[in-house]
Amino acid sequence: MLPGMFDKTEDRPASSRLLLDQIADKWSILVLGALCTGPLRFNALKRSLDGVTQASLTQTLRRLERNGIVERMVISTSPIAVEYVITPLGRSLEPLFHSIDDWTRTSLPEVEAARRRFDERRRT
Amino acid sequence: MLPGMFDKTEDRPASSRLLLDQIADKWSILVLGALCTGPLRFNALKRSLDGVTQASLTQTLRRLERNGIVERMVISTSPIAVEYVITPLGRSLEPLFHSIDDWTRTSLPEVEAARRRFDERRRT
DNA sequence: CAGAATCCCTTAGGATACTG
DNA sequence: CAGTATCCTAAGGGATTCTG
Repeated sequence: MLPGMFDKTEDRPASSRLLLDQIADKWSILVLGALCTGPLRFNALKRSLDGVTQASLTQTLRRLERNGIVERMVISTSPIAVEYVITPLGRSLEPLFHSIDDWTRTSLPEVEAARRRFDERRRT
Repeated sequence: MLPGMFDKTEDRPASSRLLLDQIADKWSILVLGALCTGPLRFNALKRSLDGVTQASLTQTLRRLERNGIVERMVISTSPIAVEYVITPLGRSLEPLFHSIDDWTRTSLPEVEAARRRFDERRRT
């Protein structure tokens, strides 16, 4: 595990950035998306993400758990099972993510056009 | 400048992440927030941000410009002046950012409570 | 099964110095 | 004023190996 991951003395970023600092890492959104349809166990989650390493997934889940976005439920069978469930707080992010997704979809062509213009100006 | 910054062969991330990969860096949202009230020149922008280095600000502005979120207007005086203006595409992000900000403000207490619980469980 | 520990490489971004 | 050019460090995250 990364040292200092659970430091309690973290500096408070500007409030607009608080969410993003914690949620906008490489996998969080995809994890949330996967859990929105129902609880999943660790390896099921890992398979549904495709590309994530178990170290990164663990790290992502710990952060989401710490922030109250997902809940980790240990089922004491043998071998052990762990289910991850989205919390109400996590669910409250759904509309936000949908808005982001909508914006992305509708604006993508315009963004790509802008990129082409920019790159063209640079090339000459 | 960072090598590969303007690569045209960038891989396309999952669409939900496209926006975030480009906008959720350390300074973009704050830059957008500052420019929403009106155009600003480079150093004015730098002062209004407080803490950003000029290298990071330049990098942030170039990316926003490339994605069509801000426009860079050179005013050929002496010494040279440069104004940064938000584009209509950039403005279309405003409601999104407000939503993020709202979520952050209303959910912050709950997030912090979750963090305390998590850290407490860990400590023992 | 669900991780923890370790190694390693890449990148973001701060500090600093210089320029048209 | 508005950058560019370097150097440098810290953190993210992939790959791999080990364990209760």
